[in-house]
Amino acid sequence: MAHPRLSRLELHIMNALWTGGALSVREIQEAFPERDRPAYTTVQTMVYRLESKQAIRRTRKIGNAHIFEAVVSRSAAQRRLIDEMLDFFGGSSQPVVAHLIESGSLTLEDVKEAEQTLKKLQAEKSKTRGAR
Amino acid sequence: MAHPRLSRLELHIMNALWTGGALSVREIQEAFPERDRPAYTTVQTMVYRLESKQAIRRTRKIGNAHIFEAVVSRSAAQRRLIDEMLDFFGGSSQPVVAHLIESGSLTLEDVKEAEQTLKKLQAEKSKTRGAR
DNA sequence: TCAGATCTACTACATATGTAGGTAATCGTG
DNA sequence: CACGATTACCTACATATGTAGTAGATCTGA
Repeated sequence: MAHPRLSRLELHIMNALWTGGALSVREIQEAFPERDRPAYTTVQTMVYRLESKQAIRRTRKIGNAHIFEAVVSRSAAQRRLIDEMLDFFGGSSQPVVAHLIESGSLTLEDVKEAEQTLKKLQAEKSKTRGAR
Repeated sequence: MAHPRLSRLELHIMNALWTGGALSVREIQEAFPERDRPAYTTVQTMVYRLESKQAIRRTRKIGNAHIFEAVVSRSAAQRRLIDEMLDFFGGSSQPVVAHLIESGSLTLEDVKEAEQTLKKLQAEKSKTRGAR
C-alpha cells in the first residue's frame, strides 16, 4: 500500500515523527500532551501497525530500543486528507476556504501568498501552451 | 451529542440529504454512484445509526417508507472536519491552502473572494475595538 | 381482496481502531 | 556477572465502521 489510510491516532504518531525526526516508542509517547497521553503499549501497538502499513520503518537501535522514522511524508499524508475532504465538498475549494476564514486561521498573508503562487502557475501554463 | 463524529460512509449519506433534501432510504441508496453502491440494508443500517446519533431525523412517511432529513447542517459538519484537519497542521492554514493549489481546485476567484472577506472582517474588528 | 413488491426492524459478522496487560528478552550499572 | 529498569512482542478486548441477510409488517395494483 503506497497510500495507506491513516487514522486519527496514527496521524498523531506520524506527526511526532514528522516533527521530531526519528524517535523511539517512548519518545513518541512523550510527545503526547501529558493530559490525555495513551499508555506506552498503546502507542507501541499503533507504531507496529504503522510499520506493517509501511508508513514508518525501523532505522537503527539505541540500547535495546528501536528507532522509527516516517516513510510517508507529511506532505503526502496532508494531500490525501485534503483530497478526501474535497470529495465531500464536490471538489470545490470555496467552502474549505470559507471555513478557514471562519476559524480565524487564514491570514491575509496566506491569501496573498496563494495569489502569487496561482499567478505564477497560470503564467507557466500559458507559456507551455504557447503564449496565447 | 451535538457534534457527533461522522465516518466516511456516514458523510456520504449526509451529503445525499444535504443535496437532495428529505429522502427515503431507497433514495439515499440510489444517490450513490451505480458502480460501488452499497446494498439497501447497508444504507439502512447507517441511516439508523445516524438517527441514533441525532445527525438526522424522521420527518414524515410516504407509503410505508420513512423520510429522513438532516439535523446536522452541512456547514457544521464541514467546519468540524476542517477543525480536525487544522489540528494536524498545527492550526495553520498555510499547508491546507498549498495543497488546495496543488490539487488545482483553488481558483483565483476563490482567492480574491477570500481576500475581500478577510478585509471586511478586519475592518469590522478594528471598528469594534474602537477604530485604531 | 390478495399476492408480489417494498420497507422496517433486528441480527450478525468482518475489519478497523483505540486501549492496554503480561511475559520474556535485552540493557546498563554496581 | 547479577539485578532492576526498559523494551519488545504477543495477546486480548471494547467500540466503531462497513456490509448485509432474514423475518415479518405494510402497501399497492390487478
